[in-house]
Amino acid sequence: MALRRGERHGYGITQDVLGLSDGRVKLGAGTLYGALDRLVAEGMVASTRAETVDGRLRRYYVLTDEGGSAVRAETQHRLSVVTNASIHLGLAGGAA
Amino acid sequence: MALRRGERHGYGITQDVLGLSDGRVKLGAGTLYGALDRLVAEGMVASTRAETVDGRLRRYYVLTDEGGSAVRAETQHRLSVVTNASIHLGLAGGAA
DNA sequence: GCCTATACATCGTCCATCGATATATGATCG
DNA sequence: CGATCATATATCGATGGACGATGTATAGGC
Repeated sequence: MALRRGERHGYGITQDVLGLSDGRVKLGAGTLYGALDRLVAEGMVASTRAETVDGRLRRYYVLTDEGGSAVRAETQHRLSVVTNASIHLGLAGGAA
Repeated sequence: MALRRGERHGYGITQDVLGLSDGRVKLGAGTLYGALDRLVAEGMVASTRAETVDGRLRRYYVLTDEGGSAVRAETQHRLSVVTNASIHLGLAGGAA
C-alpha cells in the first residue's frame, strides 16, 4: 500500500506504513528489506534507481503491474471481509 | 471473528473461517489448534465444554470479554485502514 | 560528546503456519 | 463390500517470515 502512489525508498516506506496504520505498525529494518527482497523476487515490486542524498544512499522501489493488481485485489477482498465483520459487530462503518 | 456469534467447536471454526473469507482462508488442523491453544493462553478465548456427538468429540470455545474487546478494536482499526486504502485506490466501497 | 534521525544491509532467533500423520466414526459411491 | 470422504481432535517436523540486534555512515540537536 505504501507504494500505491508511486516511487518510494526503503526508509520512506517505513514512514508511510507508520502513517497508514495510525502509528500502529512499526516496520523494522529486518522486516522491511526482507519483505522488499521477497516482493522483488515475486515480481510484485521492482527496484528502479538509487541516488545519494547527503552522503546517504536511497534505493527506490515501485509496484509492478502485477503488484498493483495484487494490492487492488487484496484490498477489495479485505474491504468486503472487514465491512461484513463491522456489520456483524454493530460497529459504525467509515474512514478515519 | 468466527467466535463473534458465540460458542463454536474447532472444526466449526474452520468452516466459519472458510465462509467468512469467501473460501480464501483454509485453516488447517495444525494452525487451528495451535492458534486456539495460544489464544486460550493469552486469555482471549476460553474452552467451555466438550460433548460427544456420534462418537466424535466436540470441544467448544468462546470469546472472553478481553477477546471480544480485542476483536472489536482490531476490526475497527482495520476498517479504518482498509477504507482509506480503498479510497486512495479508487475502489468502490461496500460489503460483500 | 552523545543521542536521535536518516538510510541501507545482514544475521540469528523465535514463533506461527502448514502439511502430514494418527485415531475414530458415519455416510456415500462404485 | 471396500474405498473414499466428511467430521473431529491432537501432535510433530519443516519451512519461512517477523523482529531485534548489529554494522556502517552522515547530519543535526541538546
